[in-house]
Amino acid sequence: MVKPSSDLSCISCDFSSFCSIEDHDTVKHFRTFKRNEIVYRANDKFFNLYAIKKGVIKSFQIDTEGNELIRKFNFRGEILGYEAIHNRHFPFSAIALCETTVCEIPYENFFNMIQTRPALMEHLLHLISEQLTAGSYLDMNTAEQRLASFILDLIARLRSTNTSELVLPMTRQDIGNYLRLATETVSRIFSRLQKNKILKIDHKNIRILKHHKLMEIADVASNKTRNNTHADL
Amino acid sequence: MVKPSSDLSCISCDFSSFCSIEDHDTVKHFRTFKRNEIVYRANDKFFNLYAIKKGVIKSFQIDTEGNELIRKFNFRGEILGYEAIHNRHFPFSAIALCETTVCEIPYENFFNMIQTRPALMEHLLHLISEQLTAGSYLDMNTAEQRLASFILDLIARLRSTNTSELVLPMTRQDIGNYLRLATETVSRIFSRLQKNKILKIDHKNIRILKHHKLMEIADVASNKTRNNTHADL
DNA sequence: CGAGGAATTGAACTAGCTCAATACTTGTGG
DNA sequence: CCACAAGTATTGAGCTAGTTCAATTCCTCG
Repeated sequence: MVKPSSDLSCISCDFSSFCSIEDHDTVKHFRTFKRNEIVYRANDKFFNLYAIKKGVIKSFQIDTEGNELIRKFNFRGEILGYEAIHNRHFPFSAIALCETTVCEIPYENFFNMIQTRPALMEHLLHLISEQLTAGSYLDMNTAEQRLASFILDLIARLRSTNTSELVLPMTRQDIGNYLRLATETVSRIFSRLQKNKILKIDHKNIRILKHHKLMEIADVASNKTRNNTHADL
Repeated sequence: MVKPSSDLSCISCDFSSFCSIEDHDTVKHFRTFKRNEIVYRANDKFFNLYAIKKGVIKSFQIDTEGNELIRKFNFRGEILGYEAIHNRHFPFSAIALCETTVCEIPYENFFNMIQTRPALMEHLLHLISEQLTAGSYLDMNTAEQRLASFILDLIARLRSTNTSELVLPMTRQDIGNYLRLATETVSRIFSRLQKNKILKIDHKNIRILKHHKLMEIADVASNKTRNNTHADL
């Protein structure tokens, strides 16, 4: 078992309930990655799940012409690798965006451990089930909506005490790639949100001046007329 | 246990391995829905998983202004409800697109049943894990790519012996909504694909004339230049 | 058989993209 | 510790894929 340290990350980790199992310390150890260091590559054989103790990890694929296609960003307390369970190979590559420490959890041991513990098995199912509806912004109509939703999601997931300020861990290029927008569009939208006094932007530092406005953009703006046949439901 | 009938659907059902458990017949029964009949509504309490024996089910949400937002289509042999496991409520509504028969599987019983059977528990995990990377086309750049990928995915998932012909179970409007394209765009792309002798279209009936061309559009066309920093991976 | 939904096609419009130029930031080696 | 190179960000101008609006035809099903 990992003893709670001065680093509080374990407390809010998705896997904290697994850590409290007494005999679990044998199947886990830490690894630290430097900025831009590869955690695993797409098609690598899947042996471990990774819990992020500290840092940020970007998951991506490379298409047939060598273009990067970012699939997700993951933060402290989140787990990587669920999508590799079914065929024992990682579908994505994963790279650290800053100095990042992970908890390496051998899946075989892990699965054996929780097999005899229905409550934990259920917890795992819940965590994976949750991922099925987790944030994709590609269904939002406008660039502004996507970016607003993205910022709000970041704020929520960074698990920081300060919910009105954040430091972007990724580049504009990465954001654009992830949201399927040109880098220039991301930059322009940021400028616009700043001009409209909704955000205060200083390079990677973002302060949310009007939280409600941001939510309005993310939510209400998604209400452009779409084919609606069952509005009565 | 459901005895194999003249209807072959159980054989290729994702849950067939669960059906072979001897005492399982007590926890399952069939329901048939007419066209446009609701299977369940978003926010309904989650009690059952649904295996589609026959037919097609559309899952969708209604946004704050009453617009429909289609999340997925499911076909014979596929399971609905995984995304409701974590909070015991369906995040989407589900509606039959044609006469549809489902196998209603009480989740509580089901979970109890497989708890003592590690192999089945693992199978369930694999099925859900698989869903994490299952087809969204919104990451594709052009309308043509999305539609081509969509058609190819349909062909694969309809589990028909004939892989060059299909009958669309949904309207152009539904396709457009799902792919985030205007209905008119869907129509225009279909026309173009027909003009280019890649598809033969007769209303809902589609014949694939040049399978390789369609795959080229879906795959290769996704290779528009994107921000690529790690092309070497 | 008639009506309302579904599909097609055209014309004009626009959000976001591409191309291009410039400025700023960061990390590295002398 | 500074300078320089490479990466990162911003902004403008013009372009284009896809949308919106509109008109017409074609189905389907009660």
